[in-house]
Amino acid sequence: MSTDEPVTLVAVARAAGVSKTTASDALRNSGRVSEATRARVAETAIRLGYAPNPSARSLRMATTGAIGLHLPDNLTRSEYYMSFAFGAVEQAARLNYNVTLIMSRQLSGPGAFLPVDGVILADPLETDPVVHGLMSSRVPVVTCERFTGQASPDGVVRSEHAAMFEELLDRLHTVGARRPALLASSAAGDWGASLQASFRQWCRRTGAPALLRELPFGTAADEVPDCVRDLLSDQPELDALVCAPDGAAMVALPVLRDAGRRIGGDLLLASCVDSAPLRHADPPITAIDLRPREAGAECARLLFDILSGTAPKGTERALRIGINERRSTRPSG
Amino acid sequence: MSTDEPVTLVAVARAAGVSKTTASDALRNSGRVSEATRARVAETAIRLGYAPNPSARSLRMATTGAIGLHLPDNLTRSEYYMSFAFGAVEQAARLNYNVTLIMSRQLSGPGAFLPVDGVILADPLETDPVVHGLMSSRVPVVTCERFTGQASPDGVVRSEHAAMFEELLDRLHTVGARRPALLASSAAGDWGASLQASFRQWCRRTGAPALLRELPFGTAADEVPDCVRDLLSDQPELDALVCAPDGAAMVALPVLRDAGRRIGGDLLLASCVDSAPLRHADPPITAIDLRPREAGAECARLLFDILSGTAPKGTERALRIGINERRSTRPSG
DNA sequence: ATGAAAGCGCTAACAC
DNA sequence: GTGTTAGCGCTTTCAT
Repeated sequence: MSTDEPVTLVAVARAAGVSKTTASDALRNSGRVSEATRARVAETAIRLGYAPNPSARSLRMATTGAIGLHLPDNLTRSEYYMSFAFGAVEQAARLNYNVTLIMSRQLSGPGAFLPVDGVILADPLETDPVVHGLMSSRVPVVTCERFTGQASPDGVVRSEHAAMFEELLDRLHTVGARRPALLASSAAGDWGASLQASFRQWCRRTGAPALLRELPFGTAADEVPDCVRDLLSDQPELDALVCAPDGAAMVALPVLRDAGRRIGGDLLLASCVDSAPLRHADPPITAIDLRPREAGAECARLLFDILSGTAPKGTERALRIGINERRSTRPSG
Repeated sequence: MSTDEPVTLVAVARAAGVSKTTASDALRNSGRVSEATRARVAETAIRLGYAPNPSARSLRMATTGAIGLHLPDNLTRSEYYMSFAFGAVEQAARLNYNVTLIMSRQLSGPGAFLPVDGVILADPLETDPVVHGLMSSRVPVVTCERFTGQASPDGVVRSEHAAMFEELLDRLHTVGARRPALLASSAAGDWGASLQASFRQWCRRTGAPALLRELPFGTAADEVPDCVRDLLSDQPELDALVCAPDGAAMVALPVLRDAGRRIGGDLLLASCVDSAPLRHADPPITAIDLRPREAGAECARLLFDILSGTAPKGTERALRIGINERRSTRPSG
């Protein structure tokens, strides 16, 4: 209030007439000081407006109480990553950790590497410099999906994308789809790559033509309409469309309809990423449920286990995902 | 790789045959050392796998490169707060800050107060202990919406909720609503309180009965159906329903329909918080657009301005919000 | 162009 | 029960 000089522990100690050790112990209820002095110190601390310096504490105790989370750039608008992040945040809070979202591009200068006890990397791209920086930052790293680059993380949470994707294709096949197309996501990450591979393999197995169009990771929405129109004119016999990038299916929907196709009728539509709009679309659109919230939570849990020594480094955990089947893939006539 | 003892700056300095000062300067390109030694030190650092200790750096430089963000507990699933958070994160990244989500309940112990240069409090509730802790943590505080408690933050970003809400009511009135009801949110925060007050005032002005039901902040969904049914049986002449809590309108929709009401026909429906499902609902539901992304971004900007001395403490900034009018309030018959 | 020393604010040994 | 001392790993004077 009065002066601007920061109130440190020594200031409190002096004012209370004790040593800084005693002050420290008193404020942390270490059970070392007498009740009388404890109260006196506590009162003084409040009076002076003392607040502990977290950096000093972290430096001394070699722990920060926070874990870092890095998401792919340009994807901070996607429902998937938001849910993922909050799943991690919620679980971390339960384990008494806070979460720092590491999004700053600047790798040097203040804020380059921050005080965290470990980091979670969601869908780490080899091409992301921040990923490289964090991988070599000497704190434990957990990734969601495998890192396709050189270094290997201390823990991995991965989902059975390929299996679930093939299951989706099988279901489409069962209800009649013979010429399905994939609007693919970039193969730069584990997820995008494995979907593309699965698709080609499935097409080979079933003898279907591998109708595939790749969109860049993130920022896909703008290019979807042209891509879909292009696909339709190239392949008029198309009878199913599976969209990988988050949000692409919602963009494709009106385009397909404008082209005279009936969704759930002569054209089946599905998405590889579920989201709220898909549930409420007309017709509701079938999607793979990636359970982002659980994925984030599981990453936090695994990182915690590694930090606490419960899980050995190199642990890999599987996350169960599913399919939310909706009307867009249930031909009604 | 080889040993587990942490690689510190002195270790690098020793290995490179220089003093720690020189090592430090070399690694930060301070332009003090000769190119030859700079290269040698850099090479040594990489070879040893050196990573700077962020806590030590923060302690010394009295800055952390991160800002804190606290959201109301139990609301980490809401689209509004997720968008808010990511709006803040994105803007902070632009200003070269990272964001720490402070959600851990534990106020003492490790992770109690973390290394942040300032904090953003979204819709701070007087009843939230974390809010109190942060308010007295000696770092600058920016709130989104006014804090109804004692302490006053260093900056405030607020929206014209009352005005926009009354505008919404006026529009409903224009298209014929004479007996609108409000499914209110708790009055514990600034937002909930101001909506309730506005509603009563508007009712007084227009001579409408103040049909109001209050739901607790967060966790509202479970109680909405009963509340709506109760309202309908109490007030059969109800001709419009405005839902304040995020998500309540989507829950109310089927309940109203089951009760035989036609949305957009004999009953108008609107929400005080927009979200993706509302846009895609049948019929699409009118909602106040709180622009959460911009709110978060503006908070980050204001906090940055306060930290850098550009904005004086006590600054208050307004955020423009709007109304997304949809079919649920456009009577078509 | 480089080193030596001081010290950021705190907690943990080790006295008494 | 309390005080003294020694660092945590770094950046920054101030010398040379």
